[in-house]
Amino acid sequence: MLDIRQIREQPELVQTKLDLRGADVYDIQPILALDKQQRELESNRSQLQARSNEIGKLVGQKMAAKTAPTDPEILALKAEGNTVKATLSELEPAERELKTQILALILQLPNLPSDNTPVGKGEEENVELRKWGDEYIPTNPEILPHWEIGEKLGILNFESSAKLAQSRFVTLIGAGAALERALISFMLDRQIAAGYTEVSPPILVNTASMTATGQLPKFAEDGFKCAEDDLWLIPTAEVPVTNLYREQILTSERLPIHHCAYTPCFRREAGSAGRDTRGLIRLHQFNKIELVKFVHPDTSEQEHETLVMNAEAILQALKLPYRVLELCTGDIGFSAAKCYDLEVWLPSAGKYREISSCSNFRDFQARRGDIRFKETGKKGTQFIHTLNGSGLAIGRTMAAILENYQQPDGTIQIPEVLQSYLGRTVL
RNA sequence: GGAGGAGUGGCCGAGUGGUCGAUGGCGCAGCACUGGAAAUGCUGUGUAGGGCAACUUACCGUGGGUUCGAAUCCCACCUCCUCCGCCA
Repeated sequence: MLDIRQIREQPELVQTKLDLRGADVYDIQPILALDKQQRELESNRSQLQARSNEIGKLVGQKMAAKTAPTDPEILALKAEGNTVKATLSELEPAERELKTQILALILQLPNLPSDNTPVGKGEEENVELRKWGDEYIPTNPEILPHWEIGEKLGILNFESSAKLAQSRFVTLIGAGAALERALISFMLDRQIAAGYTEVSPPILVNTASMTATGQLPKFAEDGFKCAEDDLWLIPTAEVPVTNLYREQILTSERLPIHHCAYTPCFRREAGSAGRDTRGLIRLHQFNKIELVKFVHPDTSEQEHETLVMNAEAILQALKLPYRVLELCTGDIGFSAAKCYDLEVWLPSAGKYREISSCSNFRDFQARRGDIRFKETGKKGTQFIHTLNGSGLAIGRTMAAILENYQQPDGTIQIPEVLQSYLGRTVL
């Protein structure tokens, strides 16, 4: 969430940056108005409170001096105390209500884009930074889409999955299931080697956790909810892993913290009706390796670059052609200040498709989740910076392999680095 | 699910109605001692909001209540521990 003090002190700057995400979408004026009211109320209230505290102390002193409880002075003080309390009982709820309203409004505001995030209205204005692996783009024109070759090989089953659950689910069978397991192990091993500590978190989380990372309150319709229990199926491991440190004050020696996690992810894909209806690209349930970083604010930009490199390393090891996009202000996610997308080449589509999204949230999530650190020898606390990225989405990687590694005879060559994990060289 | 116990500042841990935001220790910072360090001694050190200086308010798991006054009493809830029950 944004800092109310920054909104108050630099309203034009904040509004200008919010407008970069979309003109006339966000308005900080109501917040400024409520904030002003709230501070006036607070000033009144705390003055009264001070008097109330004073009365309490005076009575205490008299009692300690063995003054009779029926002494007129004591009775007068008690009477005044009651009057003050009556007024406070009106001011307090009013102030609380204002604070609640302000918080609700601030939680609706997205992060401010970084100064070096390219300005643009939407995805067409994202900037392509680099491409890798052109030489691995298949030249064979006969490539079947991954869902066709997958069903042909008997390793993907969409029809039964729709029966079990709904559309947008898949069941992996035999070598398909094994390939997924191999990819999970391979990716985790690589990221652990790169210095990330593996965690296996809960995949159901409460509303507070979803709010800290920015999924709530604004995107409630995107999540699967277990209403009876105030629990949500996680849309990404980012949620539980980031919340591991919610409401904590870390010492600066512990930073940076790098975690990787394999989890299933669940998304309702509300608003995606009709898009990517076939195959592994857009499912309600998919698996993903997530990378999450907690870092000192001074290092977050550099940590962002290495995060992307760690994700790219997986694609390079698998020899899958991809490109790196720098998302523009109109396309970065709600909580992100800056974001790189990795897109893998998908022959059946004849284009690159997102396989990883690496974001720097700066202090946006830390503020929501109250994740702070204390620098040794310095006074006070600061919010840490959080970053995360996929490293990588498993289903989309499978899709990319089934297509890019498809042989003219309909078999699938297994990427070299996976062969030892899978125990075979071809599907 | 049942019974009992507990939740206090970065950490540990005292405090059961009255100048308690809270004794003490660890940690951290400064100073002294030292060739330097360790050890030791002295001093300082919670977080957050408002004025942004003096000052002031809130915070002792969370939310209510009693009282002039609550970390301390009452109610509800949450979490953790122990035992019992059930169970992958």
